[in-house]
Amino acid sequence: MTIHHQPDNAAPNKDLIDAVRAFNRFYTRQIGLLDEGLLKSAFSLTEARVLYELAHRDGLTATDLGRDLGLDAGYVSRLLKKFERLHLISRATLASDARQSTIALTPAGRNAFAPLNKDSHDQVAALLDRLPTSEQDRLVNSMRTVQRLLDDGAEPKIPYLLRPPQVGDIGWITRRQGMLYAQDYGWDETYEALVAEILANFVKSYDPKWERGWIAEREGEVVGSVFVVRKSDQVAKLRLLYVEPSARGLGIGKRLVEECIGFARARGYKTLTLWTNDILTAARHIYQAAGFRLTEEEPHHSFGKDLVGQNWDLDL
Amino acid sequence: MTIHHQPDNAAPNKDLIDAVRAFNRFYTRQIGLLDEGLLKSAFSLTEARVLYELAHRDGLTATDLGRDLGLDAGYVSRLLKKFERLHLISRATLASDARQSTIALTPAGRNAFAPLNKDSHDQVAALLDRLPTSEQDRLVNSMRTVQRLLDDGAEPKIPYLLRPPQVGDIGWITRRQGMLYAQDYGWDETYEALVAEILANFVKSYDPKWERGWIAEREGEVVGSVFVVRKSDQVAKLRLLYVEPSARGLGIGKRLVEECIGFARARGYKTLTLWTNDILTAARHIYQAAGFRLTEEEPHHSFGKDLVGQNWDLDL
DNA sequence: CCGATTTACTTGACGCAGTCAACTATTAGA
DNA sequence: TCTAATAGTTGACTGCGTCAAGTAAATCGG
Repeated sequence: MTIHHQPDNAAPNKDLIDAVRAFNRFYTRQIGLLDEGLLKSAFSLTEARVLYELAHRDGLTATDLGRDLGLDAGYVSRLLKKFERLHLISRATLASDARQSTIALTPAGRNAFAPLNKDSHDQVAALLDRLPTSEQDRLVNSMRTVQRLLDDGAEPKIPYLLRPPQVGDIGWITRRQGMLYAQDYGWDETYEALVAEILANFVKSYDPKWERGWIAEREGEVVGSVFVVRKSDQVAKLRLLYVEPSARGLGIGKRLVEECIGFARARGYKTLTLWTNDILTAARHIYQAAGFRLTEEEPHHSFGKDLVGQNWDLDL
Repeated sequence: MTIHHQPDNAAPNKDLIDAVRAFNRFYTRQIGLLDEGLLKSAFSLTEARVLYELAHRDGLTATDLGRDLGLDAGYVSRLLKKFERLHLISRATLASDARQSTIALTPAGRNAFAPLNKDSHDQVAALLDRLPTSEQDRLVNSMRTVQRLLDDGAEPKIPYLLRPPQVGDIGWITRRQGMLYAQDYGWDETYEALVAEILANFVKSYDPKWERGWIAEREGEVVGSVFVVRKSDQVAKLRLLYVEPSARGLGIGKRLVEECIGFARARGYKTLTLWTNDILTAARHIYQAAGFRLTEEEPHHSFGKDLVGQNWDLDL
């Protein structure tokens, strides 16, 4: 994540800290349980971890191993020496640096690792097997979330991808927009209801030739969306653009608007129009940058607030 | 969780297993990092874990500690002897069993534990502090989910609670109902849209005297809901009853229907009616048990399927 | 290009976390 | 009442992992 150090972090709440500590204690025990299973093998847990890394990554040096697994350099050295004595690994001194060598499992090493790997696999399979599949998905999603949030270095390879809407999306978008604008601007539940209504109508009267929606997904989670609906032969309307706060700064908003413009052009619309509110400055900048022009402004009272609505048009 | 061993679990997917294993490797490292911080103190990680348990729970015996922390009995014995030598703990032989004794921290023990506890607290606080508050919440929620799913023994103290709808709920309910019926019965996205429309209208024309919604929450997550809307002076309509698969068997569906009936009676309605489909047998059983009678049945084609709609009435 | 510093890895020495098995004292069960 | 199980203790031991000193190679600063 690059989106850290935002201004909204006061001293973390004590309940949250206690919850994290409780989880750490819990997972310490959990890992201890899983390790007991491996205890039967000829290798220690740490040895197994080293073998795992060697089996799954190429070109590792001793220092890499020590750093990534959090091990003492001397200890790594000894482990590798033991593996070498057992002919489980081979080392090749780097051409570029005679101090370092890359370590690779030999076929014998792979053979030694295979049963370890299988045991670990089976153990996790047994763990998952206790849960119904829907809960398995939730478990793994939650794990991924934890990992991504804690692991600063884990930038996703694909920053985001766009896909068409599918079942579950319109509810999710309704919820997120409702919550975001409630949180940021104090809008009441009628805004969420408006989003629900717009999306319900989009689905009900969906005309694939003239209308379209895009969902931005990051790490399997919906982080943004936008819709284009037909107002007339000549005019298309862009609706419900939003990007999750956690995914801002990646250019997703700009990209979504570009998709809309491209689609509207390709379908032969003459104008792309949209309605927004003046307080949504981030969105306005995107619209301006894309070439939209403000055509109309009028105050209105909606969502429990006094607002200024704006219409923006883009000639295609 | 008691809801395990449901018929829907085939052999777990390999991707899921790999994701769990990746998480285990990641968290092994994470815990290792956190432990390094404690390394400065006079106590080992395991000693610190024992002190933590002693500080937070009363009446523990040596066996309790060994079991809960996954430690060897001999090792626990030695640890306790060391603590006793340092006057950190006191033991009191149980009146009921002269073999056992309960272990308690002495004031000196609490003093020794305090800095450890503070270090751990501060370390976690620093970890959380890197994240904006919204992400902190997500992290903790995900951790709680992981813990609850993996920890069989962790039945929530409060099985569920009911509360009024709030911002974000209608989107969530839309999503979950859409996804559930898509998964279980193959209904298409128009069902999700229908839910969105119903809920949008509920909010827009909400009349608190005559209408109401209930959200069932379990461990902070929405696991069910129901709504009562006014059809006429005499007739109220129950809508959108659903309970998450993971929360079935707790009587939530029955309870939600009872709330509706109680509300409708209190408001002086003469009839509570509802529309459902014959394939939704679980719901039908709840309606029947609550005294509803089937008044009408007719086939219809909706949500991409041939269905049989049913009207049920309850005289209040 | 040279000396100083850093980096990659090795090695000896060692402590103590954690295991295993044998043993005592007490309780529970048949 | 005798046997089996449980709670806890202790001796003996293994080996995981740490620490510090050392070597060889690479890099840096002038």
